[in-house]
Amino acid sequence: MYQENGLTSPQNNYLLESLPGKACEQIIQSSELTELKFGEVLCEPGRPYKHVYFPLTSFISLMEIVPNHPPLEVGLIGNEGMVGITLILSIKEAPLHVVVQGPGTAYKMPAQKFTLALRENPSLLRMLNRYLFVTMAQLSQTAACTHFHEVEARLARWLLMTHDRAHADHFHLTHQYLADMLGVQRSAVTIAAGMLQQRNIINYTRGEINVLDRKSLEAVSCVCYAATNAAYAKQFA
Amino acid sequence: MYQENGLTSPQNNYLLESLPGKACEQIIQSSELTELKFGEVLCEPGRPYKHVYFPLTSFISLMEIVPNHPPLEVGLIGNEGMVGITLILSIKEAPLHVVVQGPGTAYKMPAQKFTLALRENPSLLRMLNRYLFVTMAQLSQTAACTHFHEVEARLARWLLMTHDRAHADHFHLTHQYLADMLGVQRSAVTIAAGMLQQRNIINYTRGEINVLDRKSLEAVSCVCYAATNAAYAKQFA
DNA sequence: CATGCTTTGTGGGCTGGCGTACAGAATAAC
DNA sequence: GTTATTCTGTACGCCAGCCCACAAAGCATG
Repeated sequence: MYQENGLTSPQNNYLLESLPGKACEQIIQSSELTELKFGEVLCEPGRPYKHVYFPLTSFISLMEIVPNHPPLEVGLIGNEGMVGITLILSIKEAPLHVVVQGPGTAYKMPAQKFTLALRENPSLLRMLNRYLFVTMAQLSQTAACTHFHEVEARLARWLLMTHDRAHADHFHLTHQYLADMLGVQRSAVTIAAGMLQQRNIINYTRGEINVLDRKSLEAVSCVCYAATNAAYAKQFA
Repeated sequence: MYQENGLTSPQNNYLLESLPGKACEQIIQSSELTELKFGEVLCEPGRPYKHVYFPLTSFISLMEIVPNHPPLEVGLIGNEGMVGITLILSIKEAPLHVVVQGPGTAYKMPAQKFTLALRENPSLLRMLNRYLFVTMAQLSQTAACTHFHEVEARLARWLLMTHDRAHADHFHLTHQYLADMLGVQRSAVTIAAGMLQQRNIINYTRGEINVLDRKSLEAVSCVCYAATNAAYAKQFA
């Protein structure tokens, strides 16, 4: 079950845990535990997946790129999910750029072994279908959120999602990086983040961000944060 | 195969046609041919699908709703696709609002029969997986498009998509309706549409829109139109 | 044909975010 | 310790689109 305020540094992946025992074991046995570095590119659109990843302490961004614009984040994956879910559709290519956002550990499994496991184990597919469904719901939610909601609310939402996945009150992200995620100017982030800092909701220096007051952050955030969590919870209750 | 400039009023659905012969027949036999009316609501988020639809001359919008904002269109389905694709994930509920956008004909099939057909016919699932993949790609594309591109370009893209699915140079849509689709003010649409009319790219009176110069419309449109078409073509080549 | 409704045109003030630029502050590199 | 680089604060003009409001024009209904 996905926990919102995850300050217990986990050595597990909720999605994996939700899988039927045999499938879970099989995946772990075919995986190696690796350390993902910040900025590492795991997939490119149109290129085949080499591996799938089940993050533990790391977290990972899905980025859509349209020409003549900076990339835009459309999804964030931590130990509640996996990278490579579209493989369950028997399509080998990744649809998006996938970049490591927060360094940390993850189970890394060769894509071929993953598809093999899928074939052998129909109950695995059944659970992962749900995760794909949630991912789709997130994509459309994000489309609307990005369009309608203001930078401050979106920033708050984004910090909350990161907070959940980093499993720590502290993480490293510069304003520039946040701006890229949200698809806005760096200076817009500086202003929005400044507001949050003034109100003692967060503080930061040179990319070191601390979440001080999570409750207030939730209040500032748009409803999309709660909505996507609810969608996840509904499938993995 | 999906045709971009579809002025031959079709009595077929490309997605259906791309299915293995037996599956295609089975679906048509379990379906009835119905007439969909403008504005008809086919699904609500969280409620189970009653039917799936394979549009012929009708076309249908997927709408995301976030509280305190007008709905936003995140997908458009015509005779290149189907309504209810997420059923292949064995999840009964629809993720989005689904509303008839252009009146016309469609094959209508009870959801249960559809899931049955899926179970009986693995090759059906294989093809539909591709369509789901394309749909996901469209969602993320739309997220970025909605955020970055200006109203005129998005309007042009939207008219092109509608043109393809209406299979006619003429269709009925008021500025207000277009504004709702694009998530912008009605007056913003009036201005953008006025520009297109001045340049003799389209003309319209009281909701009756004519596409006069498709090539120019493509030039005005953002790259997202071509991009989503390419994504579709890649899977259904 | 007169009344009422729907659709479109247009105007004006407002604002969030863009684009850009620069300067100070903290860190890293040498 | 000096220099280079990275990060943050801030400022200023600008504009797309918002919000609201109203008028005109086309249709429909009785």
